[in-house]
Amino acid sequence: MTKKDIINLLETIATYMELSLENPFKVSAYRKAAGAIERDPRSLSEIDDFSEIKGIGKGVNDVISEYVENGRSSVLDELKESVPVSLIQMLKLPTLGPKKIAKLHKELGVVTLEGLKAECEAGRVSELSGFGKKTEENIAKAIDELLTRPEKYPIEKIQSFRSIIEAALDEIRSVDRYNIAGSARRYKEMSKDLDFIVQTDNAADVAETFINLPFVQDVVAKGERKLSVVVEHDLDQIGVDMRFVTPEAYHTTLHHFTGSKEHNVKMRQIAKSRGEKISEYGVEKGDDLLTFESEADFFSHFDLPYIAPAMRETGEETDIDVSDIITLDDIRGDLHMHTVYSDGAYSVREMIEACVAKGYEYMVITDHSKSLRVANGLDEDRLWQQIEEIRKLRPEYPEIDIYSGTEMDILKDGTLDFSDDMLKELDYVIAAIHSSFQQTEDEIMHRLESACNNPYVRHIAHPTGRLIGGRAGYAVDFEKLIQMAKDTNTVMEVNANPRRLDLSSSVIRNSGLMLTVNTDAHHTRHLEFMEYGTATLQKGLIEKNQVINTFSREDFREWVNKGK
DNA sequence: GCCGTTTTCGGCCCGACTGTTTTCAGTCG
Repeated sequence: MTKKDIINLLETIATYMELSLENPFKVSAYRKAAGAIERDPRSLSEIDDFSEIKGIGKGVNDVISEYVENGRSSVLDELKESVPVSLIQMLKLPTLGPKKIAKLHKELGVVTLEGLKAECEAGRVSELSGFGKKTEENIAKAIDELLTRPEKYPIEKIQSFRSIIEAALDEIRSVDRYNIAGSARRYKEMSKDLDFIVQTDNAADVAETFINLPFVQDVVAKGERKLSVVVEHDLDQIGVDMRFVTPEAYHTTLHHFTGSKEHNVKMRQIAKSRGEKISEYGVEKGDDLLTFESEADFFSHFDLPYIAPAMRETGEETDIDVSDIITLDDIRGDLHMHTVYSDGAYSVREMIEACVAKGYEYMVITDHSKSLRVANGLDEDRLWQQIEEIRKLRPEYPEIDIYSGTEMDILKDGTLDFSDDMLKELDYVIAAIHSSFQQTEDEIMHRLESACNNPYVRHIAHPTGRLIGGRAGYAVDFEKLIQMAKDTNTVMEVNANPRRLDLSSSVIRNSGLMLTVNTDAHHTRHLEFMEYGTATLQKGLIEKNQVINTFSREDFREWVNKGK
């Protein structure tokens, strides 16, 4: 049993209670308890008394104790007696919440999505009080959508939706300014919709123009302050919400709709304790409504430093000192990128110029090694050729330190693709797994251990090999990996490519690891991925001194030369 | 169900939109 099992139990109980029309505050107490356990940095075995955690009292503690002792929960068992499992998936249908679902179940005996759809088609739903013809149609439509449209999209897909919508907003004259909000602004790995804050003095015109754009498939809701539509792009559909605001309310509305919900609840509690009230329109203080010139001013009003959107998740970000958490501005170099020597699209010189243009103080060229044939990996001869080329180019670019490196394969049996004699000629060595992802955890850990133990390997790239919304990654024992990294002075990478974000924020949080964040650029444009990487670090509440590519040019050079 | 230096009872974030309930409940974010 792990903490995750207990969190799942409490959340399941909450959902069943919701459908049993239990007191909403009791439901929320179970959800809060689950959240409190998730945020606690200790593992299950390190927690002796759950009731000491804030948000867990006698009731929830009894439920947990029973579950930990004999692996079951009588509270949940009783709830399951009274509520059919299949009703839970109905909560995902828009316009249906616990009360309406309970009514459908009680009055019509509905237990499955298919059954509910049949009742809609037979016209029996609209005969119930509280339900009309329109509701009946909407439910039937939503069931079809639920069965076809994916529930959430990975961040890379979300960002491509974002850019087509922003391009459209740029062209609408009555839009004065706009900003992405919601989970996309917080750089969540997966999001189900997109939110935008739009400043305009003619909301009706913006809404009308927008809903007539060719990619808008459906209008879900349209009011004076809000527009909700479905947008189609590359055969995928996604919900897009837009809030129309005045200049005065811009930043408080942006803050409100950036969320997360937990962050907002926390901010409102803080306001309340000072006799103030936060809404999307501003901060009510007595009879005054205070508005702000920026989000930073808003936070400052509550004596808080600016909290970057990526950090606004649990609410605890308001309790800790975030002043040393890394920001994009702290990044002084990129240590992982490819050129035409292997599978990159640009030459060494072009990558150098792109890094100079970004204002970097140092960079490492790290093409693939010989075993990675699909990527045209370099053998010793071609690697020497590249080392020579870099040596020749250095004097032309005094503004940046250019290191020669490699992203070397860790082979199937744990041996490394280059000998130590070759590695010692390089300034910087990255090791990574690119093959045999299906191996057992022991085999994978043996490979990672072998790389960490090599005196020349400075960092492990994309340590789990996962792709967000794609493959899960190979079998890594994180506890062991973290210990190995510390014991051998090996740095772990947060790969900034939005398909990877590997290691993830949940792994690095509270890990105490030394980290590096790199774009793994295969194109000059990919150097811009750094924002996703730093957002991932922010989510993990990582301070800048834990990240080697925030070091000054001199400190980084010294760190490279000193060795492990 | 949880919490508390104004509280051991009475709160628990706040507002927009929809549909149908002719004055508001339910849902959503």
